[in-house]
Amino acid sequence: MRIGELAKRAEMKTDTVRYYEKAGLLPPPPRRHNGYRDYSTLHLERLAFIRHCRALDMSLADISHLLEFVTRPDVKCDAIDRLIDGQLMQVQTRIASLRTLESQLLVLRDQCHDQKTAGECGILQELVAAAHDEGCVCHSASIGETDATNYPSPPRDDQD
Amino acid sequence: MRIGELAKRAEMKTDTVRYYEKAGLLPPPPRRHNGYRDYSTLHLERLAFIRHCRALDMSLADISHLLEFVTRPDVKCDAIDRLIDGQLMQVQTRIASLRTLESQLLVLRDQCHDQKTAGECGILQELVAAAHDEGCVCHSASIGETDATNYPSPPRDDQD
DNA sequence: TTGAAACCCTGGAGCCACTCCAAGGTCAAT
DNA sequence: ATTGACCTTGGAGTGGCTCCAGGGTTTCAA
Repeated sequence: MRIGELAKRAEMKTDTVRYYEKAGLLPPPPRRHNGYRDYSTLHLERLAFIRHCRALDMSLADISHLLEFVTRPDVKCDAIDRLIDGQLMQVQTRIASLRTLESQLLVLRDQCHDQKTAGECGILQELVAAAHDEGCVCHSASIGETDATNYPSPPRDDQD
Repeated sequence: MRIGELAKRAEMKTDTVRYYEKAGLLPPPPRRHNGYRDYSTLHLERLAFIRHCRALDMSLADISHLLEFVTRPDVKCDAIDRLIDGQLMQVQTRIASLRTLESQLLVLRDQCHDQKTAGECGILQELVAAAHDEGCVCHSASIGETDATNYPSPPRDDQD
């Protein structure tokens, strides 16, 4: 099948398919006489796998490791374990820091009591004041230090 | 003060300070005879504000809006409200999707029962199988569709 | 037969919020 | 005179795509 059909069946954009090929996650398919890529269902399977892992918020590097395991079933299993465990820890750390963040924002939102202008706005006053506070979010270690990875966003689903 | 001292007191890198200037968040300071930037405490205050908002995971665009409000205290306050509310909703949506993700990963981790090789690894089998499943994470709308923004990571705190 | 629409190709730029580097200038202390 | 710590600029890199320009190909209908 051509790239358009493959992309549609894998529910992603053709650009993304080509990107995965360039990134080394999808093996380059044979070409037709006109230069068009010609995919098989094996490619579709691989793409489905990648998509599933991306939905689990794994990085392309991690997925690449997993794909190696898929093609070489004789290696030890514990690397896979560790990969998933690491992923889980990342997610849990991120949830914890987002919860701190949420409570900060809730406090902030309650500062505004129907004032009319920015000069009277409690949110803004709070933000300006808090920036000096040694005990505030940006000085405490509750955010940032515990989650210093470049955390990937989940894939979008709006490719129709 | 020079950029090094400013950066140290604002707890960020000199690169970041220059980046904020180029991005229009920090007004360009006067220069000394040798071309060095010469900052005042006003710049430090502004940087503290930016840093605090970044710790609340706001985008530079949002912070830019807030900074406009700070300098023009006569505008209406509800835009600030909406900004914080939007931020809060983003965070809550993200928490929800990460929770789904966490449970998926927990299921996945329990698939591995001390097998030795990747070929027998339950995690991998589950991943391969789940990729075909219409009801799995990557096909359901629970992740991705509800959080289709390019969500920024919180700033790192490892600049010492 | 002509033409339009729907595909395909490549390479390159853009997004965000930095981070790092190279190549050079400046300044104080030794 | 030289070392080392600072400063300057511009440009490239990160991840994971997404979009675009400028071209070629195929398929369908009028």
